[in-house]
Amino acid sequence: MKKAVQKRTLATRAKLIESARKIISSKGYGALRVEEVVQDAAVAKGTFFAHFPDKDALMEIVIGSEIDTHLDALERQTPPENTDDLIRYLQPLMQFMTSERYVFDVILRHSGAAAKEEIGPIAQTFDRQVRVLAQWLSDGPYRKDVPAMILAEGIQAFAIQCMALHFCAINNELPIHKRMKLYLDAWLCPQSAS
Amino acid sequence: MKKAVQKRTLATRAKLIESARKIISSKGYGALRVEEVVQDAAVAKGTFFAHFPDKDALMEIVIGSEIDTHLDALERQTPPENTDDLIRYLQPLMQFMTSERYVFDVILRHSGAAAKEEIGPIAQTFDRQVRVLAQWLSDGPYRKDVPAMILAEGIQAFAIQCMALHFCAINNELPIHKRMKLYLDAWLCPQSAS
DNA sequence: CACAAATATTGACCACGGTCATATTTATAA
DNA sequence: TTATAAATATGACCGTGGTCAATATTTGTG
Repeated sequence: MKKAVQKRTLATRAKLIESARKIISSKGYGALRVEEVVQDAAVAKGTFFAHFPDKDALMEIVIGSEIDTHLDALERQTPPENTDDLIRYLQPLMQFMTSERYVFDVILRHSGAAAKEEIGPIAQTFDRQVRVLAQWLSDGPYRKDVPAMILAEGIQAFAIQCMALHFCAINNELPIHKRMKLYLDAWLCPQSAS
Repeated sequence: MKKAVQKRTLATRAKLIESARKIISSKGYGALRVEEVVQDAAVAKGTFFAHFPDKDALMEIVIGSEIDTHLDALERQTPPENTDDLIRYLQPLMQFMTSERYVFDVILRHSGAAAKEEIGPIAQTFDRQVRVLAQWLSDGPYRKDVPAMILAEGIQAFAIQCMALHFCAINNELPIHKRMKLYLDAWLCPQSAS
């Protein structure tokens, strides 16, 4: 019946995220331990789980905000004039996503909103990326027989495919951007009808 | 210095896999506990990890063999004459892959050979699926401006995209096969050049 | 200001995957 | 058969994510 969120709550939460960022920047995402986060933030372990349903939820926030930073930069770009530009634009984001196996796993697990009601931070970035891409595609020199949204979703699918294969023993001799070029030329600029 | 594998080894391993299958069939993949497997197989916990590097390795075997069974069936089919047929053919496999969130996660994690040297059972099925699809595509009424292998890899990418979105809160109003139809028509049968 | 309800924090505890030094079994050679 | 070395199996133990009843703090209200 009273007002809800105390400022103590926000402070604790911010402290936890800050500690997490600190640890990640020195040891990497995969090495983060909840125990270490709460120790650095000087709170009890239970407090962590009062603020985040699980460790992944914290990861979603940190990784999601990193992806958002990349999307901010992408939105400031002029639309790519061809697939080479497009791939070059996307490269920093894809590089981050594949910077650690653990990061890619977290992203994959949550790209589909994690089967939960509420859409999570990473799923939101996927949504946003599709919109950015669709915007670009709608007036570039690309096929027009398919809605831009579908094309954008396809780019995302191919990007994930390329990144997954990058982690694959048999397939990683072909660098991500080369494979991406193959797919996107075929997807965005088909040369002939069936 | 002597001969290597004892038959006891094979027996124990088979017992473990059998117990796992039994538990999975009654409780599902996600509910499987290593503890319960070793209990059912009447061996110590350490024995489990002497036979499999981790729990995922066992899951790869069980899930991989299930996928292989589906691929066996697919190989016996006549090549699909259009995308509708293709989607219908793939449906049972995709249904299995999305039968449990946990199953899909395991498959995703290992579709790219898990960054290890040796290629795992699930990554093998992905490889095999691409070959089956490429075979079909090479003489069907589909675009010829792109190698069949690339087309096949694309189908796989779209299938994963569809399955991931199926688990997504905002996107699961569109059933998998409808979304798949959108993608595959655009991918396999482009209607006009750029 | 006092007090009660809502909210936040605590830390002992649990679940479960995974490890490893030790014990047991198996296969070969003498 | 027995000695012995390699291969297997054992289970106490650990790391780490996650739970929850008890406690402490904040906030609105009389």
